[in-house]
Parts: sequence; C-alpha cells; structure tokens
Amino acid sequence: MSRSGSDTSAAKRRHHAAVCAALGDETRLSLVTTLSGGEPRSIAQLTGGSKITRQAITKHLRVLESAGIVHSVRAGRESLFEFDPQPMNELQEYLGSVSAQWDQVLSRLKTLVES
Amino acid sequence: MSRSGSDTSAAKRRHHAAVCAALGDETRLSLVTTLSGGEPRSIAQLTGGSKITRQAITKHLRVLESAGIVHSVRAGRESLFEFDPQPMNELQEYLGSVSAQWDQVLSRLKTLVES
DNA sequence: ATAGTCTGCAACTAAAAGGTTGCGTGTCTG
DNA sequence: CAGACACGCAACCTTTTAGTTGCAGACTAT
Repeated sequence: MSRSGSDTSAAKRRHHAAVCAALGDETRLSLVTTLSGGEPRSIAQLTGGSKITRQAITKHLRVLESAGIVHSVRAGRESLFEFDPQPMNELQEYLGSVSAQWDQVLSRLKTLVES
Repeated sequence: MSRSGSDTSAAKRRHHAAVCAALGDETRLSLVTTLSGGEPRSIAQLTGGSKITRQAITKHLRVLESAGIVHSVRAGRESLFEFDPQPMNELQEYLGSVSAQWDQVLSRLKTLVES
C-alpha cells in the first residue's frame, strides 16, 4: 500500500468495469455459461445453435479473452476456448463489498431511528 | 415455476446482461460506489469532481435508473438519486452460481484423476 | 492429392453509446 | 421582482460495437 489508496481503487474500478462490460451482452453471457460447464469448445461448436455467424461469435470470444474471462488453445485446425473463473470471482467480491457497504448504511440508519 | 426452466433462464440471462452492461462503465461504476454510501445526491453534486458535463452524468444516471440500480426523487428544484441494491445482489448471486458450477467441474475432474 | 472443415484477417455497414452545446423551464433567494 | 441555481429536452458529433460478407490459409480424412 504505497499509494494513498484512492487511485488504486480507481484502477480497480476501471478493471471491474471492463469485466462487467465484457459480461454485459446476452450473447457473451450465454457463451460464458456454456463454457463454465467445463468442456473446452471450438468456435464452430459454440456457433451451433446460435442465429449469428461464426465471425460474430469469434469477435465475442475475443472480447471475453481480452477481459481474461476465457482463454483459447490451438488444437490442430480448431481453437478451443476454456473458462477462466478469476475475473468473475473478483467481480463478485467487488459487488459484495458494495452491497456490504449499503447494508452497513441501513443498519446505521436503523440504529439512529431506534435511539 | 410453471415453465420448463430453459426459457426462463434465458430471460434471466438477458436481465443480468442488462444490469451488467449498466455497470460496465467506469463513470457509472463510480456513481454507484458514491451512491452506495447512503446519502442521496443531486445531479449537480454527482457532477462535482468529474471532468465531464452535467448532461453526460445525467445520461449515465438514466441508464442506471433503467437497470433499476438507482432511482430518483424530485425535491424542489433538484432531483435526488438513491442507490437500489436488489439488482446488484441478484447479479452477485448469478455470478456465484456460475462459479459454483465451475468449482463442481473442477472437483469432478480431480476425483476422476485420482481414481 | 483433393475435397471438406475450421479458422483468421480485412473491409464494410448500421446502429448504439458517450459526450458536447444551446436553450427553455421551474425553483429558490436576496 | 431579478438574478442565480438545478434541471430537462433536443440536436448534433464522434467513436465504438455488433454484425455481415468475402477470401485465403491451415488442417483432416478419404
């Protein structure tokens, strides 16, 4: 903690915003849900059942990869994507901290009213 | 729970994606952090300290309001915004369920390797 | 070898998002 | 009442995003 703490929290906020933005799309959230099932999947597999083209799916996967939510491994002629849980865990913790702050506010307010 | 569960999960996914998209911007995440502090704030207050204009902040607040993350109350000549925790709690739970699924996959894999 | 798959890259379009400026309106306050 | 303050609305601009098509390269299987 060499910094004052205010700019590091801003950096974290930027990071969480990026992860959240990556998840803020129904198609991508659907891909993440599929990949969290455990099995690595190729782009062609992930495109199956969707109404949009393979290239669109590819773009979405690249977005998720940039956010660190998935990673790809080349296997022969196909590139397999796997889920990576860390960013989502961090985001979940962050949301929890915000909610915790809010709950503290509520309990303080309650105490104030009861006094 | 009258539905089969597959289309309702798609609807939930769309909802969570919308909430996530609303949080997927550094400025908005900053606003949420401020408002989770408990004190209702006017638009002018929330604009103070930011580099962008009041109208831009207003647009961000409307986005958050559409996602149900905040709500506004008119008070005289100013409109006050307050935090609303429910959507973020739901999102947190959802992320937790995805992580839980992933953890199950890992433990299954571990058991398989050990056998 | 050759045909069929799976993918990557590039150019392009359409729509949405972030932001600004200008102006009008309601609301305090001296 | 007059000025200052807080806000909403609308038009506009620029950048990003979601999606498409077309084509070429790499791999696989027969």
